[in-house]
Amino acid sequence: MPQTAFEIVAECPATGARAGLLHTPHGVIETPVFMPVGTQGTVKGLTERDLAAELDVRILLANTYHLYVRPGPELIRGLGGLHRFMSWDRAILTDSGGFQVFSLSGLRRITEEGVVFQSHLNGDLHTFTPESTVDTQLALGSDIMMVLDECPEYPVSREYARQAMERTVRWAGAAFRHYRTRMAGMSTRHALFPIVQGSVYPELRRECAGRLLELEAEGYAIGGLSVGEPRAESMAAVEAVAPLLPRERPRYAMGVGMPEELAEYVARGVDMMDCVLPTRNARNGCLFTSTGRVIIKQARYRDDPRPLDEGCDCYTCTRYSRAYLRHLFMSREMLYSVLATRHNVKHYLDRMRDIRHAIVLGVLPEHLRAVRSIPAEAG
RNA sequence: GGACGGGUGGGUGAGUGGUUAAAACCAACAGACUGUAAAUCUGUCGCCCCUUGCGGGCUACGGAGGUUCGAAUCCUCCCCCGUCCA
Repeated sequence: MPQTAFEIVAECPATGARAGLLHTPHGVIETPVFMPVGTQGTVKGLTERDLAAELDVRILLANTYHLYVRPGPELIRGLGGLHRFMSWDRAILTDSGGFQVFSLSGLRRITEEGVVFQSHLNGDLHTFTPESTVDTQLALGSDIMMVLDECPEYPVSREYARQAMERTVRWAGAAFRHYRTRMAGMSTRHALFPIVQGSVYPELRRECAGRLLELEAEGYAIGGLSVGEPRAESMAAVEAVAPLLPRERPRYAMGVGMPEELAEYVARGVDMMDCVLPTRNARNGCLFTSTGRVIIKQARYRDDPRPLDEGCDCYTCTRYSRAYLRHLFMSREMLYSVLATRHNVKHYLDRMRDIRHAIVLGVLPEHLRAVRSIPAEAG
């Protein structure tokens, strides 16, 4: 069995959702899984102890572009790799920089060979190719690497979406050729996932998936989601693609989603997700609870003695009131971000654990109905 | 007692005759955030009106008068505050 292997534990007969185990060189991950985002080698506001000992996070993300421009992959390699650098001995998935093609669209130029980024820090030019991006991620010591892709904006014409999709397929092929060569001389294992693109055009999505299957990758990602398209379009894109991807390989929906959407993606065959919402929104005052959203700065919470989420046993909810959290937020105290992030990440992890549990018990359809009945705003 | 300086919307503080309901910042209130250029960004922020549009009415720059077509802006008196001199 390769070191990064996927094992299906249970399947929902009604939806095809799966509960599985993803084996990596840095531990086993129960799927479906939500992966907190640690772009710069840190999940903002959380320590390794918070993540591992308290939240039991098994895998988190880091970002190739951001770590490349600062502090640089060779520095990290010289310090023993990203795991040691950030004191994280569990799994790490690194995004390739493909998302920065979208988010830093004003600072990059796409060519057939790759992407030239103008550093958002100091303006220096950096060329990312499918091959160099694999090398950078190997320098970091990533467990699951992503191919360089082109994440197009929304809306985008069918013609451009096709160009971007075909370029992404070509880049994936180049990345995999380079990857196989590099792997041949290495003892440690690192997986490489290609990324399905095609914007909101199902036929492009399907074609892309079909062509990427030839790579026989250890897992497949669906990218280009949550770039401004209506939620129904994101779901449709996943519905178009997931059934075409190998059942025995994990499927990763990149950059999603809202808490209530997690179960929807899982029900469409997704095994892995990541999103900045729990961490970013926490810092910006938007907290997710089992009874809906709490926007903590609202005046209604000024003297609210209740815990943020009555149904949550996280560090924050077992110790602090909404009134205190609001006070910290309004005072711009750094403790606010720490407590808020701990809770929001816990909420996402709990949601995923509940979904997995429902799959194992064979009650995912009932679980879906329950999730859909949660109001948007907490009372 | 005298000489200066100053009193502006919840706060700090611009503005020195009209396009000023009054800059900017803060506070307050509300919204956004989806493979993180984010401890960020946006909106509202005197009152009342058809929620109709850069719409209408009223009130407002210490107080009271006055000059002027028009005053937060100019004049007079008064009341406060600060600094300095006696």
